[in-house]
Amino acid sequence: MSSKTVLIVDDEPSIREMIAVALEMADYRVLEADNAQSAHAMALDHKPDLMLLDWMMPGTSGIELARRLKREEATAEMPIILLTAKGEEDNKVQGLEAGADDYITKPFSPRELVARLKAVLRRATPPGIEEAVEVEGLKLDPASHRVTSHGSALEIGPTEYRLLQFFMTHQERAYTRSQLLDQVWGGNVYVEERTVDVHIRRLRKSLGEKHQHLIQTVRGTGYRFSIRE
Amino acid sequence: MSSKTVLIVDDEPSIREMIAVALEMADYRVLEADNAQSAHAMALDHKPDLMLLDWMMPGTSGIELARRLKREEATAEMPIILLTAKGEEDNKVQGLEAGADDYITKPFSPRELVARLKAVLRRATPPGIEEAVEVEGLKLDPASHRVTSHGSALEIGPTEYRLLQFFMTHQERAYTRSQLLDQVWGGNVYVEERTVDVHIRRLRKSLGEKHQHLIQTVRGTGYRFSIRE
DNA sequence: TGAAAATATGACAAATACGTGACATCGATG
DNA sequence: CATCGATGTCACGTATTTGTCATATTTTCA
Repeated sequence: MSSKTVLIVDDEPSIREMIAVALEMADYRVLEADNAQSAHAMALDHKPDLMLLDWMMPGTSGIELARRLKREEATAEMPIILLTAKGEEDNKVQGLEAGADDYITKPFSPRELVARLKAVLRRATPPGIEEAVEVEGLKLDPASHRVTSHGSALEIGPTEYRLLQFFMTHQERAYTRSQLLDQVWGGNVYVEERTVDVHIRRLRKSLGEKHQHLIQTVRGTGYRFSIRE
Repeated sequence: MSSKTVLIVDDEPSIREMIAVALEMADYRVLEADNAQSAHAMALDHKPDLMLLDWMMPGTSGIELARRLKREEATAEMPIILLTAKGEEDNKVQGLEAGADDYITKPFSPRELVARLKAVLRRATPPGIEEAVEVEGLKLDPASHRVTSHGSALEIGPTEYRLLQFFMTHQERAYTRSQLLDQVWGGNVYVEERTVDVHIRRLRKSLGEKHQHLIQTVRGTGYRFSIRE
């Protein structure tokens, strides 16, 4: 659930600000640029997950920038949404021909922006077809989002599910609490390291007697998932 | 009256968009893919009523994809219309030999496209190729567009019907609200994610006590249709 | 053996997610 | 134009989840 980065390119600071606030509330990371040159540089530098380009800008216009980005290997795949003040049909076709993935006319509601942005990102990110993992009768299936012990379902909370999924795909290796926080909780959260202990506890409880031994404490270090004792 | 689903396959987003708009105005549900691989997957997954394939695409070409689809049991009956930029006779023959049902050369008017698409669908659809699905006495029959519980009809709204149909043809798998919006509402609509909850609620209500357990909440993720608890 | 250190466990309050009923809107129908 | 059904949103209640603490328990090692 790592939050995506969006680069906003608009020469109007007030517009940028409005968009930035909307996106931040929707839990996106936001970058800003006020002209095509720096936008181009930032695109290469930070590799945002999506770009919002204002159509009309002094100097190089948004659509021109879109064309350039689409021509370059490094940025060709980057989703682009064009923003424009006028709702002319021609513009729309032009914009989509330039390689933009969507096209929003001002004025728009923050909610609409976020919704369409989500849609574009969703399309751009093909759902990974993950395989089920099974160890000693304990099976975790990402497709059905289920954990079963020899066929019967186990009750398990969301965090415990993610924790178990991480462990089952990274067996036989000890992880520190800090590493687990990074991997399972996602990098930029501030959570006490001891919290990991609590979730390990909950996970063990969910797994029941039969599978508890798979989650092992590595004293002085952290935890490990392993078939061996 | 149930609107048909058309899968548009073209690497050019602008072309896809243009076609999509035309079809949506003609009340078709639209799916899009920008390459043969994902198109193939979507064809299997969503069973569109018709596919529009661009002849020329990077990687696997449209005609090659058409051949493959015709070879596979699951997709052999699916009507295909090929799109091409050049009006060469050879291509046309090749295309029809590959199993395409029609062949349209760019540029074409939206009206022409819709007209020929209708014609193909009319020919190809001896009312209802779709099979009824039945689970624990709950039966959904696309032919009569009816849902019955042990024979007696259930009252169910249009959206709930589509939702149930999707679920019954995609059992044992958890879907996020976002995915459901894509699949059931159709790609580029702008609807709140929580709206899915409301329709799930309505669907459950329609299903009644007896079948409610089939629609399961996957906390922190979304919903799932499954026989198992 | 007896601290000291590290981990396990139970309990909570706050934050989230989900369920549910109500309501406004919109298009079809009469 | 009034009515009805379908739909998308909201607001609010309820249930679950989560991060922290305080308090056991276990392990380590002088």
